[in-house]
Amino acid sequence: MPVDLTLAPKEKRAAGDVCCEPIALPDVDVAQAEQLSKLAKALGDPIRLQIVDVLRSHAGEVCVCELVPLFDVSQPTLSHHLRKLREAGIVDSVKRGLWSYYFVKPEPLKELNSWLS
Amino acid sequence: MPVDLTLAPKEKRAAGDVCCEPIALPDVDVAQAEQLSKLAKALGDPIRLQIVDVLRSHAGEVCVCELVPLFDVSQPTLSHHLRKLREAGIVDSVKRGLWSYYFVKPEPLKELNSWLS
DNA sequence: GTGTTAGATCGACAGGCATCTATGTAAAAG
DNA sequence: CTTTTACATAGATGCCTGTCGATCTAACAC
Repeated sequence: MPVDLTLAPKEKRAAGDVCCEPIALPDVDVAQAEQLSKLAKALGDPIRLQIVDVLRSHAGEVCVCELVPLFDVSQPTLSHHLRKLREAGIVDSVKRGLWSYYFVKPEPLKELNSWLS
Repeated sequence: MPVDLTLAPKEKRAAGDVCCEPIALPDVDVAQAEQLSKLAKALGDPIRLQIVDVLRSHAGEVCVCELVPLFDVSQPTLSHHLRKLREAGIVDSVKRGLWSYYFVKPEPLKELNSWLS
């Protein structure tokens, strides 16, 4: 995480030969890399990735009570995954009555998508 | 990881009211979700994401000796990150003489990219 | 041969994470 | 009021991960 991405000046090699050409500078800065890796990390669990997939394929909001039976983990575990996704900014939720409805926020996934392209 | 994504039949609610419409089926199956989340997990560290970024912005292969000074972690730690990326299939390497050259394999990132789109 | 260099691997340690059960909370039902 | 329901939170546990210094290995230089 504590990264300095300025290219260090190439020093002459002792034997005088070069291992490779000077590399290109990275396109992302450290803050961007941290944001993007935070998104990737949130998707780095198969259950969370499937949650996002389900929420995306459903047009609007999905209630937790519909999500839980899709995965064979306990309700608190699913709640934990939803929190991780919420903390990463990938999903958000609203509460109506007893039910919580989750939905995907499109912007963060778009960020990741455009870095990947 | 042990996930059954077939949609459970909706049971009638005790009070007779419905929290939401039946959700759409996920587009990815479990194996796909595991593969995609494996890729995302490998990108879920800022240093690894920057490594990929550097390798991508450089057209060809990049030698480890060029990578190490870009990040303020030790050489073994960088080697560990490169191994993680290699295990995820995101990068590969060739050895020539004393030097190891790493490069991005485009297909896995394309997989992730097309899921995100 | 010896020495050096690039990089991978090993072993240890601290912190993080996925999972569970148990409990808390807030809203609705009776 | 009490009970039930939906979900979140707390606490515990075992595994995984990022980091380091030390060491190993293979290839070159001499």
